[in-house]
Amino acid sequence: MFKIATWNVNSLRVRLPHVLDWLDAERPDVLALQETKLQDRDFPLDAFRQRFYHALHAGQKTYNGVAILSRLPISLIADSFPGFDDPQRRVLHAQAGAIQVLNIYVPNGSEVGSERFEYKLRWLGHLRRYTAGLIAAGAGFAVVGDFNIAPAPEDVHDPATWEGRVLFSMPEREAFSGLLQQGLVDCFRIFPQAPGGYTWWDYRAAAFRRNLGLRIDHILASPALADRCRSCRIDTGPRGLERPSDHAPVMAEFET
DNA sequence: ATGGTAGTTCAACTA
Repeated sequence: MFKIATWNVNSLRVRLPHVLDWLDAERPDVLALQETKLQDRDFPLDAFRQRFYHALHAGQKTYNGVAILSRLPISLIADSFPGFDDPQRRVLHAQAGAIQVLNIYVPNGSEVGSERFEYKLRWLGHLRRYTAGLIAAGAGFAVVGDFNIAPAPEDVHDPATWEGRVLFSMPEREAFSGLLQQGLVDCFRIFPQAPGGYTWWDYRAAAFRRNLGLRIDHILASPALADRCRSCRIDTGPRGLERPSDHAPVMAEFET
């Protein structure tokens, strides 16, 4: 089995102990990280090397930053979408063993109708064009990361309240379903899941304790890869630790 | 339409 995981760590500097403990416990073949908030020179490469992980990082000071850790040697395919010159580091596409991983940190969008929201939709348009190219090329790949989109009412603790708000608005959900229409498969929904499966909980108002969350972190598989998916689950464990990220890791296993 | 918390950086911004 080949295990792929994704985790928005909201500062790798602060979360490194959690990430290392989790790596030791789960030993995923690939772990995609978002919001490292580090420049490349501050990336803790040695800590990962000691655990026999190769790593790539597209870093940025203060905001964003994406990384891929891999037990097999990893090679960079792209760290941006062609024709979209974006100073924000949100994309890392790499070959890890036999499969390609496209790690994304989709813009949050701030508020529906805002400048940042338009940037989010524009960004999602470039993503869609990029994945269309990968599918046309017949690549076996996974698109993983923080999509900042809850695709359906089952992915939202209170859909009525969230209706029309950023992370759950129709334009965002349509962008997500556009990816599924291309043939990408939401691995979490391949399998029966207990209700209330979320990946993000606001730090405020004891949201995690009350499970007031959203499922906005996803693992999408290309058609051929999806046929080999054998499990997908959210690990809420790290969200309950001291000084947690506001996101939980998601992982999927694929027949090799 | 605001508040609640967290991270980075140092008053304010992003999430």
